Amino acid sequence: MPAEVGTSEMHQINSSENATQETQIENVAEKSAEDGYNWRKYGQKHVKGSENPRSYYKCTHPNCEVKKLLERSLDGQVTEVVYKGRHNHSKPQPNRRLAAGAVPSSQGEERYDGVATIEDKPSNI
DNA sequence: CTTATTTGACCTAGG
DNA sequence: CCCTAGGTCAAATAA
Repeated sequence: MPAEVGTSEMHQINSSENATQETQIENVAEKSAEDGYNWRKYGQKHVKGSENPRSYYKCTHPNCEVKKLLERSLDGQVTEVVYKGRHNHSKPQPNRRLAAGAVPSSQGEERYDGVATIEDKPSNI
């Protein structure tokens, strides 16, 4: 469309300028193949051979230095999941949120026997 | 206030 | 010695 000179400027209606990523889609579904453990993402890199970003996660448990690699496809499908290491304690209960600021200090601590899941795997190669 | 998450920078290993 | 690839850390931000 000819005519018109560069004098229109950008009057775009910026409803609430999102300097950062606000429109992140409220995903009510899962976030990333949650396996019951709590992971803290510590990095994301793009590996060769796969045009997919690889996410690096680490168990947020004390004394549990287990790492986990999550590779996703362009469709959001997990192409590969890799668990590095072994958990030193059983799976945490679905009782998310265990603030560290509040010391338990014997507060009706229900000892949930770690029996629910003991995915032992000697991996007989 | 505290923790989880994000992103770029930095580090190590190999050729 | 330089470059690539992969892996980890740390500051900033969001909830």
